[in-house]
Amino acid sequence: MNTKAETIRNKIVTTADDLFYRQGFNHTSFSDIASAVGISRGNFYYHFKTKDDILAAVIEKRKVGIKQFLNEWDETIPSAKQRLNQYVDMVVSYQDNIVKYGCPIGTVCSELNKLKNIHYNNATEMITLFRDWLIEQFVLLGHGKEKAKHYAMHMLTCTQGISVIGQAFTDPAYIRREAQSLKDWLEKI
Amino acid sequence: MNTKAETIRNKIVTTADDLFYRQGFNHTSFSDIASAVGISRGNFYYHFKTKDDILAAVIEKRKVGIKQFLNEWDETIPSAKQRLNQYVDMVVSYQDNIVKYGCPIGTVCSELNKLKNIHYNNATEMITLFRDWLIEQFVLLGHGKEKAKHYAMHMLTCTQGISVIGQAFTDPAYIRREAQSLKDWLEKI
DNA sequence: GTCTATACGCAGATAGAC
DNA sequence: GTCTATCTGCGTATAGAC
Repeated sequence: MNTKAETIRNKIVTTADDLFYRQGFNHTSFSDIASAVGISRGNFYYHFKTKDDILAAVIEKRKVGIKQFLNEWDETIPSAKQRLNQYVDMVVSYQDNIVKYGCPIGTVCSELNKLKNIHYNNATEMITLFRDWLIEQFVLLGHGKEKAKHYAMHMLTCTQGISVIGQAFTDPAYIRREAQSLKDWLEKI
Repeated sequence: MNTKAETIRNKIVTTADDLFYRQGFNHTSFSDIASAVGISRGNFYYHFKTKDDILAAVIEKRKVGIKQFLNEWDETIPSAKQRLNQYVDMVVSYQDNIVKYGCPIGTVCSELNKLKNIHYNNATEMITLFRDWLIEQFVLLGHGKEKAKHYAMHMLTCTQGISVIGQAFTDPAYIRREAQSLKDWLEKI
């Protein structure tokens, strides 16, 4: 039972996820989501009581997705160094969206912070997932915990910076170049 | 004549500048600005016709400010290398605001992009001012135009990344550490 | 120039019919 | 479960008195 409701619910979350990314959370209205999903605004409230509830579901969905592909990388990519390169490649393969809408994680964190939204800390945990995974990889490469943490933070710094500047200048070539620099840095440490 | 109106106008722009930074553009209402300035909403429209007009004035003010202190650096700091270090130091000295609200330029560009605001390109020109100045410094250091441009873009990447991650983790120590890394990088190239 | 009053639309949210 | 109708508040913007 509840399969149809679950389906609609999922559709709402997926649509909201997309719209929050492209238009921002605050700028996306219930009507936007409802019409994109193809249901009435009234029906909407059967599935979610408030806009913040949808946001929580979207963040949760993204977290699950992040955990999934990080696990998949752990299982399918043999070495830590290759996995770190895969992290950088992810940015490159996402370049078309980045130049248009920035980083889906960085931009939402920045927005929720300014809105003083209750789910801000929840959102930053998306970054924490990446940070902890990156630290793990550097530890596997033989670095001490402190150094691994600093390296991980540097990786986050560069990928977020790439997203902001790549978007501001709408420049995929820049993204590829800067990503390559980061890979070069990875080789040297 | 018009001095009083000019004063009020400036006060509005200064206040809006601050509120747009701390709360975001979309999330800041006319009432917010009016009450912060200490005038009625009605009076407001004597000075600015639309919210976008205030935004344009805020961006213009910021641009003027950026040009001013870049010029000042050019005139008071003897070497290009020292000026590049000053650019990094600026981020460090701004750390308290960054951990709370992010980069005043990066966050507004990101937001205006998602809002499809007409002044988005105008806002990105704030970054262009820094980019062109940075390129100049690297050229003065003896690098070719292409290389200077890539170095400049890398500086932008790091400072923007520092802002996003510094804000997300509310971590001034991280900002100082990563800024030092960037200075180390400057020494090596 | 600055105010109060007010128009207008849209957003979030609810009630109740089907 | 899904709909239409509706409430309420807020935000932008205007009109007009002082």
